[in-house]
Amino acid sequence: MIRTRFAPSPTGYMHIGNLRTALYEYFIAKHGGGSFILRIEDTDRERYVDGAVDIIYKTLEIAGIKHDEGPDVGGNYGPYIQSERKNDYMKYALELVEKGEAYYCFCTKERLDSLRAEGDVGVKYDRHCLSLTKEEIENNLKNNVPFVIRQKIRPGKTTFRDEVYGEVTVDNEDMEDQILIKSDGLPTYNFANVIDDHLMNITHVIRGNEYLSSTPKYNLLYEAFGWDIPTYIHVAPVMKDAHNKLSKRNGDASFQDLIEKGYLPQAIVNYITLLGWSPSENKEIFTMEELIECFDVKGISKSPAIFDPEKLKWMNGEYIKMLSPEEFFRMSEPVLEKSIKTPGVDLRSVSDMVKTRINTVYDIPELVDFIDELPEYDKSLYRHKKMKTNEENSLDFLRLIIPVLEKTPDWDNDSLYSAMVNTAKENGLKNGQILWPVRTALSGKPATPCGASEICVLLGRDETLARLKKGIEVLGGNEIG
RNA sequence: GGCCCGUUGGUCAAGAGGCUAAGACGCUGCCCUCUCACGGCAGAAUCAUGGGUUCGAUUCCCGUACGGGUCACCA
Repeated sequence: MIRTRFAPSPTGYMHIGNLRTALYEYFIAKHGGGSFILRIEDTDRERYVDGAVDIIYKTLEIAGIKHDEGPDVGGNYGPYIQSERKNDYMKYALELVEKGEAYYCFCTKERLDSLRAEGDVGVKYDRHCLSLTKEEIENNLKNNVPFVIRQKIRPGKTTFRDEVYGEVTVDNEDMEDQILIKSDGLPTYNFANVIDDHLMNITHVIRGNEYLSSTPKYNLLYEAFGWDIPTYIHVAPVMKDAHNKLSKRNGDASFQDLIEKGYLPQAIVNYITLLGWSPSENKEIFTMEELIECFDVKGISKSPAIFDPEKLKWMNGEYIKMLSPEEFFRMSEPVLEKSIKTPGVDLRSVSDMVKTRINTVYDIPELVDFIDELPEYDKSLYRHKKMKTNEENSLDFLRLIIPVLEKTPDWDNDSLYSAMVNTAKENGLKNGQILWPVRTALSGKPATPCGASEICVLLGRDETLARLKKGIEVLGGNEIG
Protein backbone atom coordinates (compact mmCIF):
# COMPACT_ATOMS: atom_id res chain seq x y z
CA MET A 1 0.00 0.00 0.00
CA ILE A 2 1.56 3.24 -1.14
CA ARG A 3 1.35 6.18 1.24
CA THR A 4 2.65 9.60 0.28
CA ARG A 5 2.46 12.86 2.17
CA PHE A 6 2.42 16.54 1.47
CA ALA A 7 4.01 18.41 4.36
CA PRO A 8 3.82 22.17 3.88
CA SER A 9 4.66 24.83 6.43
CA PRO A 10 1.80 27.23 7.04
CA THR A 11 3.54 30.33 5.76
CA GLY A 12 0.63 31.98 4.03
CA TYR A 13 0.57 31.05 0.37
CA MET A 14 1.11 28.15 -1.96
CA HIS A 15 4.19 28.19 -4.15
CA ILE A 16 3.83 26.77 -7.59
CA GLY A 17 6.70 24.43 -6.80
CA ASN A 18 5.01 23.19 -3.64
CA LEU A 19 1.80 22.58 -5.46
CA ARG A 20 3.62 20.60 -8.11
CA THR A 21 5.21 18.44 -5.43
CA ALA A 22 1.76 17.88 -3.91
CA LEU A 23 0.46 16.86 -7.31
CA TYR A 24 3.26 14.35 -7.86
CA GLU A 25 2.66 12.93 -4.39
CA TYR A 26 -1.03 12.68 -5.10
CA PHE A 27 -0.57 11.07 -8.51
CA ILE A 28 1.93 8.53 -7.24
CA ALA A 29 -0.34 7.52 -4.36
CA LYS A 30 -3.49 7.36 -6.43
CA HIS A 31 -1.86 5.65 -9.37
CA GLY A 32 -0.97 2.83 -7.02
CA GLY A 33 -4.33 2.90 -5.28
CA GLY A 34 -2.71 4.26 -2.14
CA SER A 35 -3.29 7.13 0.25
CA PHE A 36 -2.27 10.75 0.11
CA ILE A 37 -1.73 12.37 3.49
CA LEU A 38 -1.61 16.01 4.48
CA ARG A 39 0.67 16.94 7.36
CA ILE A 40 1.16 20.46 8.62
CA GLU A 41 4.73 21.25 9.64
CA ASP A 42 4.28 24.08 12.07
CA THR A 43 7.26 23.73 14.37
CA ASP A 44 8.67 27.05 13.27
CA ARG A 45 6.45 29.49 15.13
CA GLU A 46 8.47 32.44 13.83
CA ARG A 47 7.10 31.91 10.36
CA TYR A 48 3.62 30.81 11.32
CA VAL A 49 0.91 32.84 9.61
CA ASP A 50 -2.70 32.93 10.74
CA GLY A 51 -5.12 31.45 8.28
CA ALA A 52 -2.34 29.81 6.32
CA VAL A 53 -3.68 26.35 7.01
CA ASP A 54 -6.98 27.33 5.45
CA ILE A 55 -5.17 28.48 2.34
CA ILE A 56 -3.59 25.06 2.12
CA TYR A 57 -6.96 23.30 2.40
CA LYS A 58 -8.49 25.63 -0.11
CA THR A 59 -5.67 25.34 -2.61
CA LEU A 60 -5.76 21.56 -2.53
CA GLU A 61 -9.51 21.63 -2.98
CA ILE A 62 -9.43 24.04 -5.91
CA ALA A 63 -6.63 22.09 -7.53
CA GLY A 64 -8.72 18.95 -7.26
CA ILE A 65 -6.46 17.13 -4.83
CA LYS A 66 -8.27 15.23 -2.10
CA HIS A 67 -6.23 14.08 0.86
CA ASP A 68 -7.24 10.84 2.53
CA GLU A 69 -5.83 11.80 5.91
CA GLY A 70 -5.06 15.14 7.49
CA PRO A 71 -5.84 17.49 10.35
CA ASP A 72 -9.31 18.25 9.01
CA VAL A 73 -10.35 14.80 7.86
CA GLY A 74 -8.59 12.73 10.49
CA GLY A 75 -7.09 9.28 9.97
CA ASN A 76 -5.42 6.46 11.85
CA TYR A 77 -1.94 7.92 11.91
CA GLY A 78 -2.48 11.24 13.65
CA PRO A 79 -1.81 13.73 14.89
CA TYR A 80 -1.37 15.39 11.50
CA ILE A 81 -0.11 18.63 12.92
CA GLN A 82 3.53 18.39 13.80
CA SER A 83 3.40 20.53 16.92
CA GLU A 84 0.89 18.09 18.42
CA ARG A 85 3.39 15.30 18.24
CA LYS A 86 5.90 17.18 20.38
CA ASN A 87 6.28 14.55 23.06
CA ASP A 88 7.07 11.71 20.72
CA TYR A 89 10.27 13.26 19.44
CA MET A 90 12.08 13.44 22.76
CA LYS A 91 11.13 9.87 23.47
CA TYR A 92 12.68 8.66 20.23
CA ALA A 93 15.75 10.81 20.70
CA LEU A 94 16.34 9.30 24.11
CA GLU A 95 15.96 5.87 22.60
CA LEU A 96 18.87 6.69 20.32
CA VAL A 97 20.93 7.98 23.22
CA GLU A 98 20.23 4.71 24.95
CA LYS A 99 21.44 2.80 21.91
CA GLY A 100 24.60 4.91 21.65
CA GLU A 101 23.44 6.40 18.35
CA ALA A 102 23.02 9.88 19.81
CA TYR A 103 24.40 11.88 22.69
CA TYR A 104 23.77 14.86 24.93
CA CYS A 105 25.65 18.00 24.06
CA PHE A 106 25.98 20.87 26.51
CA CYS A 107 28.11 23.14 24.40
CA THR A 108 27.15 26.77 24.50
CA LYS A 109 26.40 28.82 21.45
CA GLU A 110 29.56 30.79 22.17
CA ARG A 111 31.73 27.69 22.18
CA LEU A 112 30.22 26.51 18.88
CA ASP A 113 30.79 29.90 17.33
CA SER A 114 34.40 29.88 18.43
CA LEU A 115 34.94 26.60 16.58
CA ARG A 116 34.67 28.32 13.27
CA ALA A 117 36.55 31.37 12.17
CA GLU A 118 34.80 34.39 10.73
CA GLY A 119 32.66 33.42 7.76
CA ASP A 120 33.84 29.83 7.88
CA VAL A 121 31.59 27.28 6.39
CA GLY A 122 31.67 23.53 6.60
CA VAL A 123 33.38 23.25 9.96
CA LYS A 124 31.97 20.25 11.71
CA TYR A 125 31.18 20.01 15.39
CA ASP A 126 34.27 18.74 17.19
CA ARG A 127 32.39 16.09 19.20
CA HIS A 128 33.50 17.73 22.39
CA CYS A 129 30.57 16.31 24.38
CA LEU A 130 30.88 12.82 22.98
CA SER A 131 33.66 12.14 25.49
CA LEU A 132 31.72 13.29 28.53
CA THR A 133 31.54 10.72 31.30
CA LYS A 134 28.28 9.37 32.57
CA GLU A 135 28.78 11.30 35.79
CA GLU A 136 29.37 14.58 34.01
CA ILE A 137 26.25 14.12 31.94
CA GLU A 138 24.09 13.24 34.91
CA ASN A 139 25.48 16.15 36.84
CA ASN A 140 24.70 18.57 34.07
CA LEU A 141 21.19 17.24 33.71
CA LYS A 142 20.62 17.48 37.43
CA ASN A 143 21.76 21.09 37.38
CA ASN A 144 19.48 21.89 34.47
CA VAL A 145 22.29 22.82 32.13
CA PRO A 146 20.68 23.44 28.73
CA PHE A 147 21.38 20.66 26.28
CA VAL A 148 20.72 19.45 22.78
CA ILE A 149 20.80 15.90 21.50
CA ARG A 150 23.09 15.13 18.61
CA GLN A 151 23.11 12.26 16.19
CA LYS A 152 26.32 10.26 16.38
CA ILE A 153 27.45 9.76 12.81
CA ARG A 154 29.35 6.51 12.47
CA PRO A 155 32.33 6.19 10.16
CA GLY A 156 31.93 4.66 6.72
CA LYS A 157 30.07 5.49 3.57
CA THR A 158 26.34 5.79 3.05
CA THR A 159 24.65 4.91 -0.19
CA PHE A 160 21.04 5.50 -0.96
CA ARG A 161 18.92 5.04 -4.00
CA ASP A 162 16.75 7.76 -5.42
CA GLU A 163 14.17 6.88 -8.06
CA VAL A 164 15.06 9.93 -10.09
CA TYR A 165 18.78 10.42 -9.49
CA GLY A 166 19.86 6.83 -9.05
CA GLU A 167 22.45 5.78 -6.50
CA VAL A 168 24.20 8.43 -4.48
CA THR A 169 27.09 7.67 -2.17
CA VAL A 170 28.42 10.00 0.47
CA ASP A 171 31.34 9.67 2.83
CA ASN A 172 30.09 9.88 6.43
CA GLU A 173 33.16 12.00 7.12
CA ASP A 174 31.34 14.81 5.34
CA MET A 175 28.41 14.75 7.71
CA GLU A 176 28.15 16.57 10.97
CA ASP A 177 26.75 15.21 14.21
CA GLN A 178 23.56 17.07 13.56
CA ILE A 179 21.23 18.28 16.25
CA LEU A 180 18.08 16.21 16.65
CA ILE A 181 16.52 17.92 19.65
CA LYS A 182 17.02 21.63 20.17
CA SER A 183 17.64 23.17 23.57
CA ASP A 184 13.96 24.16 23.71
CA GLY A 185 13.09 20.48 23.63
CA LEU A 186 11.62 20.62 20.13
CA PRO A 187 12.97 18.51 17.29
CA THR A 188 14.81 19.92 14.32
CA TYR A 189 13.12 19.41 11.00
CA ASN A 190 15.74 16.84 10.08
CA PHE A 191 14.68 14.68 12.98
CA ALA A 192 10.95 15.32 13.06
CA ASN A 193 10.65 14.50 9.42
CA VAL A 194 12.09 11.03 9.88
CA ILE A 195 9.97 10.28 12.94
CA ASP A 196 6.80 11.57 11.31
CA ASP A 197 7.28 9.71 8.09
CA HIS A 198 7.93 6.53 9.99
CA LEU A 199 5.00 6.89 12.38
CA MET A 200 2.70 7.74 9.51
CA ASN A 201 3.89 4.76 7.56
CA ILE A 202 4.95 6.84 4.58
CA THR A 203 6.28 4.58 1.84
CA HIS A 204 7.30 7.14 -0.79
CA VAL A 205 8.97 10.41 0.11
CA ILE A 206 8.68 12.98 -2.66
CA ARG A 207 10.37 16.32 -2.10
CA GLY A 208 12.62 18.98 -3.57
CA ASN A 209 16.15 17.97 -4.49
CA GLU A 210 17.57 20.42 -1.97
CA TYR A 211 17.12 17.47 0.40
CA LEU A 212 19.28 15.21 -1.69
CA SER A 213 22.35 16.03 0.36
CA SER A 214 20.67 15.48 3.71
CA THR A 215 19.13 12.18 2.76
CA PRO A 216 22.12 10.09 3.88
CA LYS A 217 21.73 11.51 7.38
CA TYR A 218 18.10 10.46 7.39
CA ASN A 219 19.08 6.99 6.31
CA LEU A 220 21.54 6.77 9.16
CA LEU A 221 18.67 7.61 11.48
CA TYR A 222 16.38 5.00 9.97
CA GLU A 223 19.15 2.47 10.35
CA ALA A 224 19.85 3.48 13.92
CA PHE A 225 16.21 2.84 14.75
CA GLY A 226 16.08 -0.27 12.64
CA TRP A 227 13.25 1.13 10.56
CA ASP A 228 12.43 0.60 6.90
CA ILE A 229 13.78 3.25 4.60
CA PRO A 230 11.15 4.81 2.33
CA THR A 231 11.44 5.08 -1.43
CA TYR A 232 12.95 8.44 -2.28
CA ILE A 233 11.84 10.59 -5.17
CA HIS A 234 13.64 13.93 -5.34
CA VAL A 235 12.48 16.49 -7.84
CA ALA A 236 14.30 19.44 -9.38
CA PRO A 237 12.91 22.90 -8.68
CA VAL A 238 10.59 25.04 -10.77
CA MET A 239 12.52 28.09 -11.87
CA LYS A 240 11.67 31.65 -12.80
CA ASP A 241 14.76 31.87 -14.98
CA ALA A 242 18.07 30.08 -15.25
CA HIS A 243 19.21 31.27 -11.85
CA ASN A 244 16.25 31.84 -9.60
CA LYS A 245 13.60 29.59 -8.22
CA LEU A 246 10.05 30.63 -8.73
CA SER A 247 9.05 32.21 -5.46
CA LYS A 248 6.53 34.56 -3.99
CA ARG A 249 9.34 36.46 -2.40
CA ASN A 250 10.65 37.39 -5.83
CA GLY A 251 7.26 38.63 -6.77
CA ASP A 252 6.35 35.57 -8.80
CA ALA A 253 2.77 34.44 -9.02
CA SER A 254 1.48 31.95 -6.48
CA PHE A 255 -1.32 29.53 -7.27
CA GLN A 256 -3.85 31.97 -5.82
CA ASP A 257 -2.45 34.78 -7.96
CA LEU A 258 -2.83 32.72 -11.10
CA ILE A 259 -6.42 31.89 -10.23
CA GLU A 260 -7.12 35.58 -9.74
CA LYS A 261 -5.56 36.32 -13.10
CA GLY A 262 -8.18 34.17 -14.72
CA TYR A 263 -6.38 30.86 -15.12
CA LEU A 264 -8.47 27.74 -14.77
CA PRO A 265 -7.34 25.44 -11.96
CA GLN A 266 -7.13 22.44 -14.23
CA ALA A 267 -5.05 24.36 -16.76
CA ILE A 268 -2.59 25.34 -14.04
CA VAL A 269 -2.48 21.80 -12.69
CA ASN A 270 -1.96 20.41 -16.17
CA TYR A 271 0.76 22.87 -17.03
CA ILE A 272 2.82 22.58 -13.87
CA THR A 273 2.60 18.81 -13.90
CA LEU A 274 4.35 18.96 -17.25
CA LEU A 275 7.11 21.13 -15.79
CA GLY A 276 9.63 18.48 -14.90
CA TRP A 277 7.62 15.46 -15.94
CA SER A 278 6.71 14.02 -19.27
CA PRO A 279 4.32 11.22 -20.09
CA SER A 280 5.25 8.19 -22.14
CA GLU A 281 2.69 9.04 -24.78
CA ASN A 282 3.07 12.20 -26.82
CA LYS A 283 0.26 14.22 -25.39
CA GLU A 284 -0.09 17.24 -23.17
CA ILE A 285 -3.68 17.97 -22.29
CA PHE A 286 -4.73 15.76 -19.41
CA THR A 287 -7.64 15.48 -17.04
CA MET A 288 -6.91 14.74 -13.40
CA GLU A 289 -8.04 11.16 -13.91
CA GLU A 290 -5.73 10.73 -16.88
CA LEU A 291 -2.80 12.07 -14.90
CA ILE A 292 -3.47 9.61 -12.11
CA GLU A 293 -3.72 6.89 -14.70
CA CYS A 294 -0.50 7.59 -16.56
CA PHE A 295 1.76 9.28 -14.02
CA ASP A 296 5.03 7.42 -13.85
CA VAL A 297 8.08 8.31 -11.77
CA LYS A 298 10.24 7.37 -14.77
CA GLY A 299 9.08 10.54 -16.50
CA ILE A 300 10.37 12.87 -13.80
CA SER A 301 13.24 15.03 -14.96
CA LYS A 302 16.54 15.53 -13.14
CA SER A 303 17.08 19.10 -14.20
CA PRO A 304 15.21 22.27 -13.26
CA ALA A 305 12.39 23.56 -15.43
CA ILE A 306 11.70 27.20 -16.15
CA PHE A 307 8.11 28.29 -15.73
CA ASP A 308 6.94 29.72 -19.06
CA PRO A 309 3.95 32.06 -18.64
CA GLU A 310 3.44 32.05 -22.42
CA LYS A 311 2.81 28.36 -22.54
CA LEU A 312 0.50 28.52 -19.54
CA LYS A 313 -1.51 31.16 -21.38
CA TRP A 314 -1.75 28.94 -24.40
CA MET A 315 -2.85 26.02 -22.30
CA ASN A 316 -5.48 28.10 -20.55
CA GLY A 317 -6.76 29.08 -23.97
CA GLU A 318 -7.02 25.41 -24.85
CA TYR A 319 -9.07 24.75 -21.73
CA ILE A 320 -11.33 27.68 -22.54
CA LYS A 321 -11.93 26.31 -26.03
CA MET A 322 -12.91 22.97 -24.53
CA LEU A 323 -15.63 24.57 -22.42
CA SER A 324 -19.19 24.42 -23.69
CA PRO A 325 -20.62 27.80 -24.73
CA GLU A 326 -22.78 27.73 -21.60
CA GLU A 327 -19.89 27.01 -19.27
CA PHE A 328 -17.84 29.68 -20.91
CA PHE A 329 -20.64 32.22 -20.73
CA ARG A 330 -20.90 31.61 -17.01
CA MET A 331 -17.24 32.61 -16.71
CA SER A 332 -17.23 35.46 -19.17
CA GLU A 333 -20.52 37.10 -18.23
CA PRO A 334 -19.23 39.09 -15.25
CA VAL A 335 -16.37 40.48 -17.33
CA LEU A 336 -18.66 41.23 -20.26
CA GLU A 337 -21.10 43.04 -18.02
CA LYS A 338 -18.32 45.25 -16.80
CA SER A 339 -16.89 46.01 -20.19
CA ILE A 340 -20.09 46.49 -22.19
CA LYS A 341 -22.46 49.10 -20.76
CA THR A 342 -24.47 49.76 -23.91
CA PRO A 343 -27.98 48.43 -23.32
CA GLY A 344 -29.39 45.83 -25.66
CA VAL A 345 -26.13 44.20 -26.63
CA ASP A 346 -26.48 40.42 -26.69
CA LEU A 347 -23.75 39.40 -24.26
CA ARG A 348 -24.25 35.75 -24.91
CA SER A 349 -23.39 36.15 -28.55
CA VAL A 350 -20.39 38.31 -27.71
CA SER A 351 -19.29 35.55 -25.37
CA ASP A 352 -19.39 33.06 -28.24
CA MET A 353 -17.43 35.39 -30.49
CA VAL A 354 -14.70 35.95 -28.00
CA LYS A 355 -14.22 32.36 -26.90
CA THR A 356 -11.56 31.28 -29.39
CA ARG A 357 -9.75 34.58 -29.22
CA ILE A 358 -8.61 34.77 -25.62
CA ASN A 359 -6.32 33.05 -23.18
CA THR A 360 -8.02 34.34 -20.05
CA VAL A 361 -11.32 36.15 -19.57
CA TYR A 362 -9.36 39.28 -18.77
CA ASP A 363 -8.34 39.46 -22.42
CA ILE A 364 -11.98 40.24 -23.20
CA PRO A 365 -12.28 43.97 -22.39
CA GLU A 366 -9.84 45.17 -25.00
CA LEU A 367 -11.53 43.01 -27.63
CA VAL A 368 -14.95 44.51 -27.08
CA ASP A 369 -14.20 48.07 -26.02
CA PHE A 370 -15.29 49.45 -29.40
CA ILE A 371 -18.89 48.43 -28.75
CA ASP A 372 -19.54 51.10 -26.14
CA GLU A 373 -17.52 53.76 -27.83
CA LEU A 374 -16.05 54.20 -31.27
CA PRO A 375 -12.38 54.95 -30.70
CA GLU A 376 -10.55 57.77 -32.45
CA TYR A 377 -8.91 56.28 -35.50
CA ASP A 378 -6.83 57.39 -38.42
CA LYS A 379 -8.14 57.18 -41.94
CA SER A 380 -5.12 55.12 -42.92
CA LEU A 381 -6.97 52.23 -41.28
CA TYR A 382 -9.07 52.07 -44.43
CA ARG A 383 -6.05 51.18 -46.48
CA HIS A 384 -5.83 47.41 -46.96
CA LYS A 385 -3.78 45.85 -49.71
CA LYS A 386 -5.58 42.54 -49.94
CA MET A 387 -9.01 44.11 -49.72
CA LYS A 388 -7.97 46.62 -52.37
CA THR A 389 -9.19 49.52 -50.32
CA ASN A 390 -7.65 52.87 -49.50
CA GLU A 391 -8.60 56.26 -48.12
CA GLU A 392 -10.06 57.39 -51.46
CA ASN A 393 -12.13 54.46 -52.66
CA SER A 394 -13.40 53.64 -49.17
CA LEU A 395 -15.25 56.91 -49.23
CA ASP A 396 -17.10 55.80 -52.34
CA PHE A 397 -17.77 52.36 -50.95
CA LEU A 398 -19.25 53.75 -47.75
CA ARG A 399 -21.45 56.13 -49.71
CA LEU A 400 -22.58 53.16 -51.73
CA ILE A 401 -23.48 50.93 -48.83
CA ILE A 402 -25.13 53.40 -46.43
CA PRO A 403 -28.37 53.76 -48.40
CA VAL A 404 -28.52 50.00 -48.88
CA LEU A 405 -28.28 49.39 -45.16
CA GLU A 406 -30.75 52.14 -44.43
CA LYS A 407 -33.24 50.24 -46.52
CA THR A 408 -32.44 46.71 -45.33
CA PRO A 409 -35.71 45.51 -43.83
CA ASP A 410 -34.43 42.81 -41.50
CA TRP A 411 -31.60 43.76 -39.19
CA ASP A 412 -30.08 40.34 -38.78
CA ASN A 413 -26.74 38.89 -39.73
CA ASP A 414 -27.81 36.94 -42.80
CA SER A 415 -29.77 39.80 -44.33
CA LEU A 416 -27.04 42.31 -43.64
CA TYR A 417 -24.28 40.08 -44.92
CA SER A 418 -26.08 39.30 -48.17
CA ALA A 419 -27.05 42.92 -48.62
CA MET A 420 -23.41 43.91 -48.47
CA VAL A 421 -22.12 41.07 -50.59
CA ASN A 422 -24.80 41.64 -53.21
CA THR A 423 -24.00 45.31 -53.36
CA ALA A 424 -20.40 44.42 -54.00
CA LYS A 425 -21.37 42.02 -56.75
CA GLU A 426 -23.75 44.43 -58.42
CA ASN A 427 -21.02 47.04 -58.58
CA GLY A 428 -18.27 44.73 -59.69
CA LEU A 429 -16.43 45.01 -56.41
CA LYS A 430 -14.67 42.48 -54.22
CA ASN A 431 -16.59 41.55 -51.06
CA GLY A 432 -13.81 43.00 -49.02
CA GLN A 433 -14.17 46.38 -50.63
CA ILE A 434 -17.51 46.76 -48.91
CA LEU A 435 -16.84 44.69 -45.80
CA TRP A 436 -13.50 46.17 -44.85
CA PRO A 437 -14.57 49.81 -44.91
CA VAL A 438 -17.76 48.96 -43.03
CA ARG A 439 -15.93 46.99 -40.37
CA THR A 440 -13.41 49.76 -40.03
CA ALA A 441 -15.99 52.50 -39.74
CA LEU A 442 -17.97 50.54 -37.17
CA SER A 443 -15.06 49.56 -34.95
CA GLY A 444 -12.23 51.97 -35.58
CA LYS A 445 -9.91 49.01 -34.98
CA PRO A 446 -7.71 46.88 -37.20
CA ALA A 447 -9.07 43.70 -35.64
CA THR A 448 -12.37 42.75 -34.07
CA PRO A 449 -13.77 39.50 -32.70
CA CYS A 450 -16.39 39.38 -35.44
CA GLY A 451 -17.05 40.56 -38.96
CA ALA A 452 -18.76 43.64 -40.40
CA SER A 453 -22.28 42.26 -40.50
CA GLU A 454 -22.05 40.90 -36.99
CA ILE A 455 -20.97 44.27 -35.68
CA CYS A 456 -24.00 45.82 -37.37
CA VAL A 457 -26.20 43.46 -35.40
CA LEU A 458 -24.43 44.17 -32.13
CA LEU A 459 -24.68 47.93 -32.57
CA GLY A 460 -28.21 48.12 -33.98
CA ARG A 461 -29.38 50.15 -36.94
CA ASP A 462 -29.09 53.67 -35.54
CA GLU A 463 -25.61 53.35 -34.12
CA THR A 464 -24.42 51.50 -37.21
CA LEU A 465 -25.58 54.24 -39.55
CA ALA A 466 -24.18 56.93 -37.28
CA ARG A 467 -20.78 55.31 -37.28
CA LEU A 468 -20.77 54.82 -41.02
CA LYS A 469 -21.47 58.50 -41.51
CA LYS A 470 -18.76 59.30 -39.04
CA GLY A 471 -16.52 57.19 -41.25
CA ILE A 472 -17.27 59.39 -44.20
CA GLU A 473 -16.31 62.36 -42.11
CA VAL A 474 -13.04 60.75 -41.09
CA LEU A 475 -12.30 60.10 -44.73
CA GLY A 476 -12.82 63.78 -45.46
CA GLY A 477 -16.30 63.46 -46.99
CA ASN A 478 -17.85 66.17 -44.83
CA GLU A 479 -21.29 64.64 -44.84
CA ILE A 480 -22.43 65.14 -41.30
CA GLY A 481 -25.97 64.18 -40.53
C1' G B 1 36.01 26.08 -0.11
C1' G B 2 34.44 20.48 0.75
C1' C B 3 30.64 17.25 -0.74
C1' C B 4 26.24 16.12 -3.85
C1' C B 5 23.42 16.97 -8.36
C1' G B 6 22.59 18.73 -13.17
C1' U B 7 23.60 20.52 -18.71
C1' U B 8 19.16 18.13 -25.99
C1' G B 9 16.36 24.48 -30.15
C1' G B 10 14.57 30.97 -26.73
C1' U B 11 11.21 27.71 -23.27
C1' C B 12 8.90 22.69 -21.89
C1' A B 13 10.80 18.17 -23.70
C1' A B 14 11.21 12.70 -26.32
C1' G B 15 15.26 9.83 -27.53
C1' A B 16 19.79 5.86 -23.70
C1' G B 17 25.32 3.41 -28.95
C1' G B 18 23.75 3.48 -35.73
C1' C B 19 17.21 7.70 -36.71
C1' U B 20 16.63 13.21 -41.74
C1' A B 21 17.49 14.00 -33.22
C1' A B 22 9.95 13.29 -32.00
C1' G B 23 6.23 16.59 -30.16
C1' A B 24 4.46 21.30 -27.72
C1' C B 25 4.80 26.81 -26.62
C1' G B 26 6.76 31.03 -29.00
C1' C B 27 8.46 32.92 -33.89
C1' U B 28 8.04 33.22 -39.62
C1' G B 29 5.38 32.08 -44.11
C1' C B 30 1.19 29.95 -46.74
C1' C B 31 -4.04 28.09 -46.93
C1' C B 32 -8.96 28.86 -44.93
C1' U B 33 -11.68 33.29 -43.84
C1' C B 34 -16.61 39.30 -43.66
C1' U B 35 -10.85 41.76 -40.22
C1' C B 36 -8.58 39.09 -36.12
C1' A B 37 -8.67 34.51 -33.90
C1' C B 38 -9.73 29.21 -34.46
C1' G B 39 -8.34 25.24 -37.76
C1' G B 40 -4.87 23.20 -41.55
C1' C B 41 0.04 23.11 -43.84
C1' A B 42 5.13 24.47 -44.12
C1' G B 43 9.72 26.65 -42.15
C1' A B 44 13.83 28.58 -39.14
C1' A B 45 16.03 26.92 -34.50
C1' U B 46 19.06 22.08 -30.25
C1' C B 47 22.69 17.50 -28.33
C1' A B 48 27.97 22.88 -23.12
C1' U B 49 33.26 21.45 -24.01
C1' G B 50 37.98 18.43 -24.45
C1' G B 51 39.69 13.61 -24.26
C1' G B 52 38.92 8.45 -24.31
C1' U B 53 36.02 3.34 -25.18
C1' U B 54 33.85 1.71 -29.88
C1' C B 55 33.61 0.08 -36.75
C1' G B 56 30.27 4.07 -34.90
C1' A B 57 28.97 8.30 -29.70
C1' U B 58 23.75 13.26 -28.11
C1' U B 59 23.61 8.37 -25.68
C1' C B 60 29.01 4.85 -21.96
C1' C B 61 33.83 6.53 -19.03
C1' C B 62 37.25 10.57 -17.39
C1' G B 63 38.40 15.65 -17.20
C1' U B 64 36.93 20.95 -18.00
C1' A B 65 33.44 24.87 -18.08
C1' C B 66 28.94 26.65 -16.57
C1' G B 67 24.67 26.24 -13.38
C1' G B 68 22.13 24.54 -8.95
C1' G B 69 21.97 22.41 -4.03
C1' U B 70 24.07 21.59 0.80
C1' C B 71 27.38 22.26 4.82
C1' A B 72 22.39 26.28 11.21
C1' C B 73 19.68 24.91 18.07
C1' C B 74 15.34 27.08 9.53
C1' A B 75 12.16 24.01 7.34
